[in-house]
Amino acid sequence: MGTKTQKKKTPLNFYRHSEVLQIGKDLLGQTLFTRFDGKLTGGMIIETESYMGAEDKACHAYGNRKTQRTRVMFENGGVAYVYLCYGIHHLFNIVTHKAGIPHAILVRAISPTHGIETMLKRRKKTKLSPSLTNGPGTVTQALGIHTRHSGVSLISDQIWLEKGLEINPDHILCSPRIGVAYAEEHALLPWRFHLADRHKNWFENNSSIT
DNA sequence: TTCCCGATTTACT
DNA sequence: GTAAATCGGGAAA
Repeated sequence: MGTKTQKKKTPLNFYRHSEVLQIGKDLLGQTLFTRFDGKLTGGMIIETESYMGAEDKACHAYGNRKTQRTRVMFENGGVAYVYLCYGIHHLFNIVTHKAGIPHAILVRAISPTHGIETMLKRRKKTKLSPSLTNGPGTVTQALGIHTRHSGVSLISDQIWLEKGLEINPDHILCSPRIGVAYAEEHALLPWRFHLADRHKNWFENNSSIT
């Protein structure tokens, strides 16, 4: 199964041969897919945050802190890192760089494109609105991603990416990351990336974003 | 083993 | 706008 999407999957070298800030931007416009229980869901990535491993105080792997939870960040790029936040929310990250370098990128928002009925059901909603997938916790709930998926390969048939829109760099906004005030001098680094005029295009024809 | 607290969301007022 | 909900990770003991 999946022969049609198979060849379109974003390849592992995409995650391993660029720098985490660049990949954070390059993820914008790509489509993130999941297929659980035969249900395909997906959406275009419109907001990310990069976490630069050992040197980044906001990163779980700061100082090469290696625990059962962060272990997956040290794997070769192209796997999922999913952890629980505030005891409630499962947050999905993409591990990048080579094995031993714990870089990762948090996916903060997507614009729903595939399996919207399924996502509405998972979110216990009846109507399409921005809140379906406009935050890191809502994205994972809509896509069915759980901490049990931490470590899953991004060329698997469960979670993967596909190339989407080419984004004009002028349309990428950079700002400080959310909720990392504790990271001291690293708290204000502009490592959050999102598409300009995203609200205008949220559920509309995405081709107008380029 | 205990304790503190957070890459947040939602439901209120 | 403000606050409650909720629980696993990590550090200390």
